[in-house]
Amino acid sequence: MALEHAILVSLLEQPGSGYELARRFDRSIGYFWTATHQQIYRVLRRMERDGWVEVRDVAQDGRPDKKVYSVAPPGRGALSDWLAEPVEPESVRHSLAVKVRGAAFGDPAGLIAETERHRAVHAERLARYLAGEQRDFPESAELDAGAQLQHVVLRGGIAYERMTLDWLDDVLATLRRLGGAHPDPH
Amino acid sequence: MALEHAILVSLLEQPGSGYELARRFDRSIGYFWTATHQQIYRVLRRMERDGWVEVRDVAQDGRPDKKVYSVAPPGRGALSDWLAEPVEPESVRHSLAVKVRGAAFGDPAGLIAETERHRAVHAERLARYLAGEQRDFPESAELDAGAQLQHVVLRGGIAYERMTLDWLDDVLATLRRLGGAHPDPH
DNA sequence: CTTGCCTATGCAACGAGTTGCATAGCAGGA
DNA sequence: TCCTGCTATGCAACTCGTTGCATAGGCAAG
Repeated sequence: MALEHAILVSLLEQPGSGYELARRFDRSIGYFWTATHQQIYRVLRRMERDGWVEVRDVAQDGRPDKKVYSVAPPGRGALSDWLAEPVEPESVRHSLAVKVRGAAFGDPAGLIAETERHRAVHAERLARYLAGEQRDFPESAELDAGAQLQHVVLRGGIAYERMTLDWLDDVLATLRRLGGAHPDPH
Repeated sequence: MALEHAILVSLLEQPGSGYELARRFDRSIGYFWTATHQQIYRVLRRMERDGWVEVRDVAQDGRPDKKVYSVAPPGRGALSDWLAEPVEPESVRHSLAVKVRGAAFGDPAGLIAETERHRAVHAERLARYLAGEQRDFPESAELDAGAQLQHVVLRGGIAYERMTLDWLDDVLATLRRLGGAHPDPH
């Protein structure tokens, strides 16, 4: 399970509330881990119970109060332990690929719009990552170790989105080539 | 949920037992969807209960009997329905990336061996996919629609592994650049 | 002949992740 | 004024996915 460790990393980079963490998971952290606010709140409570994090109630004006979490020493130890353990290389789950292969038994042309929709989402993500890269990692800057590590992870997100866009173009070309010809119509 | 649909696609391409499906999910289907035999058996029973698939008991000699599943018309209908529905673009979950970013608060050099291990796994997968491509999709062949769709999905798996290898090299270079310098030692 | 591996299916328990809903104050636009 | 949307946290119920274990016959190596 990496969610609790992703939260530890994020809180070490910058303490914050569950809500703020949820937004980070929608943005900067989203290119290597995702989570909903429900998961985050639940895991934060468990981590607090286990002494991994500490809470501080913060009153705000014009907004609801929030609970700001920061990492306690046992949490830091748990992260170090986990860093030293091996983890399984991830396996892919791509339901669009299931659909593409399933299109052999349905309507290939009908998948074109869906594929284009996915392409638009990935193009938007790529644009967002590239903008973030320009903003946070200007070419001339001297980066400390933390920033260099953040940057190499972001480069991974960028590479993933570029690769995905190229593949979706390949899928679109294939579907269009097959368009009109309905194979295996039963 | 795409597991049941992935099973439908696989059974339409070729009927088989739960055990055989599990092996396909370890091999050809593994580059776009994964599942353990537990999940597969459970989902197969549900699909049978719902009339999506039909079972036939097959006695074998020298081996345990098996139950061979094939897709029934309602299953085919369910697949068509699902193909017409939009699905959410997948989100990534890459725990190695969590570790890389976490290395800022631990030992970057200690991650090198782990990263190399991941690299070896992905290199092996790429080699396997490329061998499968040469075997199943020779350049000169005329491919029918189903084979073309299988091929484009395989190209996606190949592109993913190549991209991942490149990124892991990038990560290794970054970790080695930081090697020795322990940032933020608390 | 025993140990380990492969085929083949399955139960039980647990942990991870999703979905729908609830609350509650404030801000801004129609 | 009402409706929508944002901040902020949370409960309850459910499904998905993993892990450990069990059974059971056959095969091959040591």
